[in-house]
Amino acid sequence: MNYSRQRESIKEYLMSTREHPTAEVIYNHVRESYPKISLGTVYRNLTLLVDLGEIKKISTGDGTDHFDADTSAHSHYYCRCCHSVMDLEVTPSVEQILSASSAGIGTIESASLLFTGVCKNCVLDNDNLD
Amino acid sequence: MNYSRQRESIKEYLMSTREHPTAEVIYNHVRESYPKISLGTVYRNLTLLVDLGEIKKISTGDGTDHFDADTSAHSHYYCRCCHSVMDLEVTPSVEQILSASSAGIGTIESASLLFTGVCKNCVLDNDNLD
DNA sequence: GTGGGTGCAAACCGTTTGCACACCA
DNA sequence: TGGTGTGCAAACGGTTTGCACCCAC
Repeated sequence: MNYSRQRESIKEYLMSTREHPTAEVIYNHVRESYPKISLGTVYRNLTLLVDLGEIKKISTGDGTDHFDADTSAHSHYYCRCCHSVMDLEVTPSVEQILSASSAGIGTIESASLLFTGVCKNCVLDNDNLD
Repeated sequence: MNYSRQRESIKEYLMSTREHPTAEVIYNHVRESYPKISLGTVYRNLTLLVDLGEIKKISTGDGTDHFDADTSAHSHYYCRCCHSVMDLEVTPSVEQILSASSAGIGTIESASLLFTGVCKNCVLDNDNLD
């Protein structure tokens, strides 16, 4: 079989948004099409899609992972205030990756560059600041 | 007061090692000096030290955080096989940070560059490969 | 029928937290 | 003695998993 409407729907949603939703957000969204889908299924399919290399997992360090259907090399900006993740054009430079790989430490499967700060919106609504 | 022997011991251990231990590993180590210390205290002090900027937290995405007393700008290599974290000389380049900050997204408080792969040792003992 | 995918709920595990107690100024 | 830090254990929250069921082949 190796196919499921639910998985399709999850990937479709991920490809359609520029946000980098969490499993929970994805769950709530996909539930509009598949009201009986469960969080477990969402997690199972996200893990599967990540293993297949069709999507990427973004770990910000705040304990909840975000997912991104854009698997091209790019970096992310994480707002520790509103917990959103945004794309950045910036990518680890070729020299950096080469330099890392030539360190002889092991294989390099991914290089992720994550910037953390407080985003513009949160700076404006300084209510939200901690 | 703002001082505690336990916290001192945690930081001392972190500064003495080139590994990037997890809270649990730190706990087991500090317990040699303070047998009655609890995991909760270790976590509380780690969080405090991170907030004070005296140490850094490294989130690899595998669900357990690692800690590093070296707060200078440098990157890390994470082996998804043995779950160890190693230092890399590589750092996000000035241009990258400038380019990110000029994107006007928000403040930039940290830039972390994490490489993921399978380390040399794990490649050799290919028993461990998944 | 059979096997992969699902829904459900319980388990899991790293981390946080409430609370009573201990310790030092 | 007052206030900060601790030990303990329970709670928390995101994620995983066991199991019965169901649906497409």
